[in-house]
This record gives sequence, C-alpha cells and structure tokens, in this order.
Amino acid sequence: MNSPADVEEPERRRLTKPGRKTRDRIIEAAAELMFHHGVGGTSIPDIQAAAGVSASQIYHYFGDKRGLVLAVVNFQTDTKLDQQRPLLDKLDSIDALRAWCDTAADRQDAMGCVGGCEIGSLASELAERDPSARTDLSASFDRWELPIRSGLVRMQTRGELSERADVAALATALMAAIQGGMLLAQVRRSSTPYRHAVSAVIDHIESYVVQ
Amino acid sequence: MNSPADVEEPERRRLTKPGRKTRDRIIEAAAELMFHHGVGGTSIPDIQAAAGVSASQIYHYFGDKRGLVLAVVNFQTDTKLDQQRPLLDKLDSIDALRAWCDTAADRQDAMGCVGGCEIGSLASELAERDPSARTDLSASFDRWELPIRSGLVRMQTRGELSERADVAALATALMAAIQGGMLLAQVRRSSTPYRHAVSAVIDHIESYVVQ
DNA sequence: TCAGAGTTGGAATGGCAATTCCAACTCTTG
DNA sequence: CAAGAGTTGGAATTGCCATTCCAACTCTGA
Repeated sequence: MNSPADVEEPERRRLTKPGRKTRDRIIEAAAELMFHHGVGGTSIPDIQAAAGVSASQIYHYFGDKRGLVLAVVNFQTDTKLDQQRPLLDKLDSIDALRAWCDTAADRQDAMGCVGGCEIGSLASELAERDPSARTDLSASFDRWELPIRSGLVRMQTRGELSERADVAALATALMAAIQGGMLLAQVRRSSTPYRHAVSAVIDHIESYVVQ
Repeated sequence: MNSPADVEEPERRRLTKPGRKTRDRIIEAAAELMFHHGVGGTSIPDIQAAAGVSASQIYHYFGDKRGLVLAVVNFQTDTKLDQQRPLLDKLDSIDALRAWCDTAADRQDAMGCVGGCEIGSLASELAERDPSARTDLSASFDRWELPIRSGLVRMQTRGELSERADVAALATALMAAIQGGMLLAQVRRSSTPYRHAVSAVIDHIESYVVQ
C-alpha cells in the first residue's frame, strides 16, 4: 500500500546475480556520496569512480539521475530502519525512548556531528525539487514514525499513559525534535542541541505517565 | 563580535546609490530563487533574469557564487528577524510563545507548506558544502534563538518560571521543534506536524510555570 | 564641470555534467 | 552447448554553468 518498492519487484526478476550486485554497489556508493556532499554535490562521474562502474551501468539500472536518487531515498530509509530495528520495535517505555535517542546522539558525537540525518538532509534538498522524491520521503517519515506511535499506543493500552495523551501528536513531536535537533547539531557541530530537543519532548511525554 | 556583516561595512562606502540598489536587487532575487529551488537549483543566469542584471554585475558585487550565497544567508536571517520583530522581543509569557508560533503556522498554511524554513533549508544544503556558510548559519540560529532565551530568562527572573528550568536548553528545544516541525510540514504538505511539535515543547515549558 | 572611480552589457571561454550509443562481452536457460 | 537476454566499457554528444574580459557608460566629489 505504501511501499513503492513493491512496484519494481517484477523488474528485479530480470537482473542476473552480477547485475544485482552492481546495482547494489551503485546505490551504496551514491548514498554515501550524497550523504556527505548532498545530491547536487554528487555527480555521476563521482559515483562511477566510487562504485567502480561505467556510466552505462548507472543508466542501465536507474534510467537517469532522478531514478538513482529515488533508489537512494528508499535505500537510506530501509538502512536506517534496519539498523535501529532492535530498539525501534520496543519503544514502549520512557526509558526505551531515552535509550534509543541516546544511541543516535552518541553516534553523532562519534562522527563529529557531520552530515546530519540521512533522511532529513535528503528531504530538505529534494522536497521542492522532485515531487516523487517528496512523496517517497513523506512515506519514509511515516515508516519511521510508526514504531514510535505504536510504542506509545501500547503504553496507553496498558494504562501506563494517560488517556488524555494524543499519542499520534506526541510521536510526530518527537520525530520533529529529532530532525530539528539533528539539523542544529550539524550546524553547530555539537550534539547538545539534539540532546536538549529530544529530552524536552520525552520529558513532556513522561508527564502523561500514570503513576 | 558575532556580526560578520560589520566586516564588510568599510567596503560599502565604495558603493554609489545605484550600485547599492543593484546589489540589493540581486540579493533579493537570489534569496527568492534559492528559497524555492535551493542553492544548487539556482544558476547565475537564473538570477540575472530575475533581477534584470548582467553577469558582470553579479560578479562585480559578490566576487563569485559563494560570496552571493553568503550574502543571501545573512539577508534571509536579517529579513526573518525583522519580520518577526514585534513578537520576537516579547516572548516572555506562554501565551506570547504560542501566538508567535501560531503566526508561523498560519503563514505556512497560506503558502501551502511549500519551501520550509528559509534558514533551515539553507542550513541543510550548505552545512557540509561551505564552511563559512555553516559558520554564518550557526550565528543565524544563535541570533534567532537569543530572543527566545531572553524571554524565558525574564520569566524566570520575575519568578514566573521555576528555578529548575534550564532556559537555555528549553530555548534550543523550541528552536529544534520549529525546524523539525517545518521540515515535516514541508514534506507532508501540512502544518499539522509543525503545530504538534511546537505545542509539545511549549506545553513542556509551561510545566515549569510557577502557579 | 570634469576626472576618476564605480557600474554595466554582453560576448567569449573553459570545463564539467548528464546522457546517449553501440560494440563486445557474459550469464542464464532450454 | 547454443541462443538471447542481460551487462559492460568508454568514447562521443550536447548543453549549461561559472567565470572572465573589456569596452562603454554614469555617477560623485572637488
């Protein structure tokens, strides 16, 4: 329903083993370069060099740069959700929320707060440039926000969170705090803004906890 | 101390009246285009056409595209602070904070949630592309965040806010909520995420209000 | 008023990016 | 073990972009 990747499934049957490998290598190299230099700052020749492929291979697998960018958007979303997966499915306590956000903060510190959020950076750059990218990124944020909301719903169902809490709104607020916090952290080269931002929202969520 | 514009002051003496007018026209046209299409999506020829100037004029006044981008960053910061000025200097009550954030939300709705935040978009696109732009944008966020913090400080000084409140952290959290909320609003083409985000943080600030 | 600084037009340059093309090659499948 | 589909290399094409150049023009201050 909200997984455009499924639409491409049929086509994937037409890829041979080495073809699939090449395709993946291109996406990974493009994602890495675009994360560090932005979509506009990453040229096809750059990607060719990084992935060790020829131009024809990129155009063979993705049609044009736009197609590649779309693939990168979905790759980054899948990657981010996968790497957060163990924690992401258990966000049904205040401690779990704090631990999850702390992990991201520590990762930021580890890389000197360079680059910001993979999804957020793509969103900001592509939102007004490519309508289909915007749509995909909207779906990406939905996929990312869903586990947060689900965790809060579970807390509420168990009676740990007040009935008065609008859990959907709170999940969105936390996602916004994460995005805004990461942007400020990137610009200021310090994870402190991110920590303050998520901390404020989680504290607020905690205020709905039923003793 | 934190106003790099002052460094250029001496040079401005060398501008004649029509020169200053041309320079301003270029910055305004560039700011408008870069807001809608991003820095990378705005070419010098685009700016020439929009401002009605020749290439030599742009290079005469800004040296190169990087210089123009820097000027746009500072122009957008000044513009945003100016247009929020009446409210910005009176953010010393919960109601004032809510009213201020609501104004921004209404403005977003008015333009269909297109474009996001002028400063935030530039920050995301330039943070890893141009070190001096990153520095300037960091200063921009500082300038923007300061009135928020000052308002909270005044509330705390008056005894309206608990001594336990870390007002600097709260001001940063609100700025992050604004940025993240605007990004989500831009991607989702709805001001709801922004409203939820700022509402959560202001509610949290309100929890420090002394009865 | 007039000299010199400041301003402007617009063509020219050089480079690089996106994309195309096609021949040669390799894998899968019957 | 052949087709035939899928894959690859790399040169060629096209177009746009950032930037330069310089001659002509206009403003300002003495």
